[in-house]
Amino acid sequence: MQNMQNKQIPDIVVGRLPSYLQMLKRLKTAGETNTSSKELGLKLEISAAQIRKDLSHFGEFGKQGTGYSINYLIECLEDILHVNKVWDMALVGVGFLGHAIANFQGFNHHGFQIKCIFDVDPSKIGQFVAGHIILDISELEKVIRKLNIQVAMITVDADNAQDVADKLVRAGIKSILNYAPVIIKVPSGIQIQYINPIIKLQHMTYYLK
Amino acid sequence: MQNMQNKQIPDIVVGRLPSYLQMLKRLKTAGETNTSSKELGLKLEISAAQIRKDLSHFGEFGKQGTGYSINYLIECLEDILHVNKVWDMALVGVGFLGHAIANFQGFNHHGFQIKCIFDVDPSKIGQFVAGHIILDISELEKVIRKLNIQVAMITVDADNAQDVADKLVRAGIKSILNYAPVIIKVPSGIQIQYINPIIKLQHMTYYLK
DNA sequence: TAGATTGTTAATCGATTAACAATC
DNA sequence: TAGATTGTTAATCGATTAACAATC
Repeated sequence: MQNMQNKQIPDIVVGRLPSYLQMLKRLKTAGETNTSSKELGLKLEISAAQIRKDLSHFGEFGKQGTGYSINYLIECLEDILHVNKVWDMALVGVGFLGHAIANFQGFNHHGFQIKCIFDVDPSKIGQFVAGHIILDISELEKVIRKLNIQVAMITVDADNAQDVADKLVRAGIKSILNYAPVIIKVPSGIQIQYINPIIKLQHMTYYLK
Repeated sequence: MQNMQNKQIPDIVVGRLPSYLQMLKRLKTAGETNTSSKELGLKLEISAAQIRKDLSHFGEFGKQGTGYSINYLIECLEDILHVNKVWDMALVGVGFLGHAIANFQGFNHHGFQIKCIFDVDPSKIGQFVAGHIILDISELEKVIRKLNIQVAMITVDADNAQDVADKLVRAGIKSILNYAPVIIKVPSGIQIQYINPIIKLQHMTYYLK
């Protein structure tokens, strides 16, 4: 019944599915086997109606009276989000942040793994980080094409991020997670998402005195 | 004319202001002195009407015909967001990520600075990271109260994040930026924001094949 | 059966956009 | 003056919620 993506699904709905998946995995780890939109809603601080509405865009995954099988809903959400496989990723920029991300263990069980790492600094190229040799950014296009990688993370500084993004797109990358504090232009059809702690901090200080 | 926060401002509007501020600072660094909602909209990929509407919640900052003085609008937005001062921050958890954040230079000119760092691991306590001595988490409440800190970042693992958040709230923290991949419950009146790269990656892979 | 919870519809709520008078 | 752009209003668009029949 899933994969009925004929009608266009609102992006805001898609954006909530990963949180649902994350919570379901947590419940599973805690030994739960069933849940309901009510329980999920309480834990995620989202209304139960919204969760049911969101899921209903993709099919019928629950049972009246008893709710959802956690295992089954995890499977369905992984199918929908295409994380029922492991996506290889490229990482560009090995400063403190790139180093931390290279060593981050959290990608592994959620559909992602780092496959290659690039930097522009000759003193870093050839060094190892988290078991990966740091490659010269001049090899970026060749390597990414060869490995057929579609997902990349940018951890260079703001001034170089657009340049790196252009290179990545030319290399065939389809999704970019950008940690540099700058808006990046990409051709339509290329996905881009941002990680920007300062923007989140400033959002919060609005409410402080 | 600003600080007319009598009517309730939608949180989604507040959440966009930091991006406006970031872009204005970039334009200023590039030597620009004036801009318009049209130019900002193009650069931020937001409609000009939305930018004008958002700003209009807080006052009148532009001139017909000529647009906005970049310096003046930066000042106004910094006032509105309360980043016309520097907020001291606490950092809890010194893994790879905490280490990267401790060394991050980007906070400095945007209204934030790290003032103290905590960990629970005896082998880390007493060590230095980015010029800060790592303190025992058992001292968290005492130190944060003494320094009168209101903003904190959590970079511990998912299983310990709620615990740390509870401690922070007890210590008087009002805003939390949480890097652990878990939803945290905080009392009303306490701000919380999340940094979660996996959720952003899974959002993007939905659109990949 | 009685209780619980789904998926879905319709109503409500809120956010975005288009348009324009005002004016620099 | 002519051109540009603001701040604001009203219209449009889209998202959330409440309610409920269906059914496990």
